[in-house]
Amino acid sequence: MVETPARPESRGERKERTRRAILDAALALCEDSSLVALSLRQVAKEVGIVPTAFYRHFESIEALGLELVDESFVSLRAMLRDVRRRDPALEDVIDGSIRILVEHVHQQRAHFHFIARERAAGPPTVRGAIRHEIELCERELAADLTRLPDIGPWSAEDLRVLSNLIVMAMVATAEAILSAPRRPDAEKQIVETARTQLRMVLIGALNWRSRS
Amino acid sequence: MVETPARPESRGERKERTRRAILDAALALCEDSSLVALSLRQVAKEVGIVPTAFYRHFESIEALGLELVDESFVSLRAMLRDVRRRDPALEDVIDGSIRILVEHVHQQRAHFHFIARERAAGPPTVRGAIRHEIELCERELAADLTRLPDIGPWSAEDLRVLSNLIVMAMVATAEAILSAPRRPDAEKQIVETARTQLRMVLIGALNWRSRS
DNA sequence: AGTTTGAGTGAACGTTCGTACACCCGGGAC
DNA sequence: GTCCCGGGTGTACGAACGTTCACTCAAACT
Repeated sequence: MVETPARPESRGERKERTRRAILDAALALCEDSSLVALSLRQVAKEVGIVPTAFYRHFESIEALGLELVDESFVSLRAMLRDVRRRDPALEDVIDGSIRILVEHVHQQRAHFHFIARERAAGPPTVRGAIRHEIELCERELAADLTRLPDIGPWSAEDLRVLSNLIVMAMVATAEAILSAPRRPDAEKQIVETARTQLRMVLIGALNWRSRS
Repeated sequence: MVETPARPESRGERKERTRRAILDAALALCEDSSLVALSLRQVAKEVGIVPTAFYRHFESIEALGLELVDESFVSLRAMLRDVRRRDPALEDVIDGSIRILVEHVHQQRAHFHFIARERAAGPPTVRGAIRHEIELCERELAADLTRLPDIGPWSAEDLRVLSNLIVMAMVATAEAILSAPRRPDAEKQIVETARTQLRMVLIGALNWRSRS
């Protein structure tokens, strides 16, 4: 039972509200352990329902995890849309992209943390789902890179390798922000590092390509 | 009780043997979950001792985890020593380093897997220990890079950033190998990707530096 | 108005968990 | 030869676990 609302509430609304409460509770509870160490009863207690009521919404903790993956990547995709919408090369692409990344990491801290954790430690199906989503991100990035004049004519394989490297660096940067002390100067350094690294990578890619 | 040996065995030897058995069992048991989901009783059962006997060797699962971190990095450090021993630029540094990395990942599969997992999902103290060890690796790499003629005069900060990028790429490569299908061609592609990426990074670093 | 449906309840089950405690018994020091 | 230290044992506990089942009762359908 999820607190009585002020006024009327349809059956479906009620259900959706409980479902959300379960997802939020799970996200919060596994913040410092992992899905694989999260119990159905903890979640139920946190939400304020009896354990068996959990099954009305999810088949298992693992199924709940897959839902959280979807949810996390919805917001991540929103971020990528933001990045892509920017006029390329109007202002510095690198600085802008990193700024948006950092912004979204703060806004969706729990989701990013969830992904970073379960990517390595979640149940196999969850790990697989996350890996798949990240591959999609790499493909999208590769497609975007084609639009940059100096990179357009590259081979598909080269684009894949470069995208993989960049996404990897962005994942690592997000992880660094998440696990750094929450002081602005610490974050500032991480951002500065990421910026330099992205520059190195891009310049390297260009020079490497033009001589091979 | 860990199987009766053929002949005499000192008290200390016996204890060490049980301790090893516990460490190995824990490493094997958390292979597809995480330390935070590993129970003392599972470990005890696997080893073949009664649950309470566990406390004769470790204060808690978390303490056992810290021990596993140390152990993992001992072998990792051995690997780095291998890499460093190679005559620089005798054969291609990149190819040789990656080859050694791959070799060690296979030899110490369980340890690498453990690190990759607990780095993101372990108990806070374990995460901290792993982060610290990885930082040490970055510093060692930075020191090594100083010996390369074209990089020697770089600033400490630039070296840090470059080392961070390279170590990050190596961690990601190791993770990719661990979670890839165990077919030689799949691994071959990962290795090829890593090699190209390292080249891009190094060339980028050199060019970026020489123009700033 | 009468009936169906389904989210949430509550008690109960068989396990497994971490930990406490008293105990055993053989190697090693005296 | 005696004593003690300590790795390993066995039992026992209260708590938490996933899952079952029969239930309520109000919204929604007919």
